[in-house]
Order: sequence, then structure tokens, then C-alpha cells
Amino acid sequence: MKRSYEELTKELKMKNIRLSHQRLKVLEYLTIHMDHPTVDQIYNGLHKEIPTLSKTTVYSTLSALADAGLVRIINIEDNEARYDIRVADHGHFKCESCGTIYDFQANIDSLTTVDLKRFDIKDKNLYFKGCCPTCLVGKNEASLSK
Amino acid sequence: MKRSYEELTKELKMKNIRLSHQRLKVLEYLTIHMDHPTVDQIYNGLHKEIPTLSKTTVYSTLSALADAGLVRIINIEDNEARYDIRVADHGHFKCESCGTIYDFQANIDSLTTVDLKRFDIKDKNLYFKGCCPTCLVGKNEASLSK
DNA sequence: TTATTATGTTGTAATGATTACAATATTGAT
DNA sequence: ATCAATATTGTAATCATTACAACATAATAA
Repeated sequence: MKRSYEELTKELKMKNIRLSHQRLKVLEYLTIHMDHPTVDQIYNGLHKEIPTLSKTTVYSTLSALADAGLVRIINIEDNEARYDIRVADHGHFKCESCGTIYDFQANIDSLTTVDLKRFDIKDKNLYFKGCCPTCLVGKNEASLSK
Repeated sequence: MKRSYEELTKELKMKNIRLSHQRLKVLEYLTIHMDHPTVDQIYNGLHKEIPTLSKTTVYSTLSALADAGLVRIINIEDNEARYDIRVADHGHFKCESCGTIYDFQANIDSLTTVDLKRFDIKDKNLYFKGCCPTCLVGKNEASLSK
């Protein structure tokens, strides 16, 4: 999923988004870190390389990229947005124990119902919550040792 | 969907939730107002009847009811949670123009994928965004009059 | 290249939903 | 009626996100 600086430049141009070092770097960060990072993680990750980077810029860049359809904003919990470079149809599973967000295949389009016949649907989101296999192992061990 | 105070009392007892006037009233409010209200709307709606009501109580009550599975928290936008008394499987459509949240039928269980075979799924959420029929009419009229 | 204009970036300060907490009140059980 | 556990209340804190104004940079045309 990692793409070169040049490829990313082309993607932004195609979407008519003005080029800037910051925007390219945010986009690049998302292609490398596909674990649905928070704004803070993106900011901290890029801060070393771009010491003048402002968190406001990260927010406005992500908002611009999302508007252009290059990035998807994930709102699962109400306390912190996550960002995903994968814009194709898929679901998210958030483990309530470790906080990890997993991607999973899902044909969301198959769900479209008659209830929404006259609605203009722009964005479809599917997310599950629960406990991931890794954390389930930990829980089982904990209950066995009681 | 409206239920009597006595019926709601039974529901709370069945879930082993301690009874209080505030909790019953919050629950009752949700059975009457099924338009996915915010905490502020619930608080303001009940404030007349219960002048001593605190917003903290509304939060903690909703949290307790959600834990018991009597209420569903809807996080579509990141800025404000909405609450829904309908806990059965269904999707939400949020109109980005007027802000209304519509319910729609959807068999979310049919989506379960192999990717999540070993996951313990506790909660499934589906939401779409876009423009509702009412607002679409307004937009068409606006573009015609240009 | 240079000048011009539009747009992006930055830092600080505000916003606003949600939570923490301690004092008080109420519930449920004995 | 008493008592322990839990709920309510009000205030203050938290913290992600946004507003804004000064400044910097990118795109465009000469």
C-alpha cells in the first residue's frame, strides 16, 4: 500500500488538491501506517521530520483528504477519530480490550434496503465491537488461573 | 413504543438495575422520543419535570442503560452522541443537510465474515450518510431557480 | 524569473461534549 | 428503622477539535 512521493503527488493533483509538503507527508504516513492512527499519532510521527508541523494542519489536511475521498474518517468511539487510507468497502472491528481496530471484508452494498430508496447515500460505514482473538486468549488464561 | 412507568420498572428490575426516578424518566423519555436525541435534548426535556436533574445523571444513566443493553449509543459524528431505545438490528442514516437520523431495516447479521471467525462480537453498527428525500427536494428547487 | 493572488500553515486561544470527584441523598435489604 | 451500597448533584477538570489572525507557500501569468 506504500506509494512513492511522486505517486502521491499525482493522486493529489488528480483530485485538484494543492500540493504541500505537509499534505504529502500526511498522506504518505497513512499509506505506511494502516493501523487506523489517531491525529495525535500522525502528528507525533511526522513531528520529527517536520518540526514546524502544527496539529491544526494535520486536522485540516485530513479533512481535505477526506472531502476528496482519499481518506476515510472512522468514528467508532466518540472520543477520538481514526483515519484510514483504505477507502474501499470494508468493515471495522474495534477490540474493546486492547483498542486495536481490525479491517474485515464485508459487502456492505448488499444491505441496501427499500427504506432508503429515495435517499442519496454518500457514505457507508460498518463497525463491530467486541474482543479480538489475542485478548480472548488472555482472558481465558486469567479465568483458568482463578 | 411508549411504555408505562410500571412496564419500565419491570424492565429495569429484570436487568438488575437499581430503580430511581431519574432512570425511569430517562428511559421513558427515550420510549417517547425515538428521534435519536442528544444528551442535551434529554436533559432539557426532563428538566421541567425534574428541576434538580443534573446532566451528569443523564450521562451516567444512559451509560448504565447502554451497559444493560436497554439503550444503544449512536456515534456517527464525533461531536455528539445520540441515543436510541431501539436495540434490535437496524441501520441509521444521517442526513448531512438537516441532521435528522433515520432508522432503516438491515440484516446486519448476514454480513458476518470469515475474517472475524475467532472474534467475540458484542456490538454491530451500521450507518450511512448522505441527503434525505426532504432535503433533496430543497436542493433541486435551489438549482432550478438559478 | 518575478509579481500577484489565492490558499495553506502555524500557534494560540476558544469551544463544547464528556468525565472526575466529593458531598449529599436515595435505594434495597436486614 | 437502620445501615451499607449505590445514585444524584454541582462544580471543576479534561481533552479532542475548531476558530482565527498573522505569516508562508504554491500556482498562475506576465
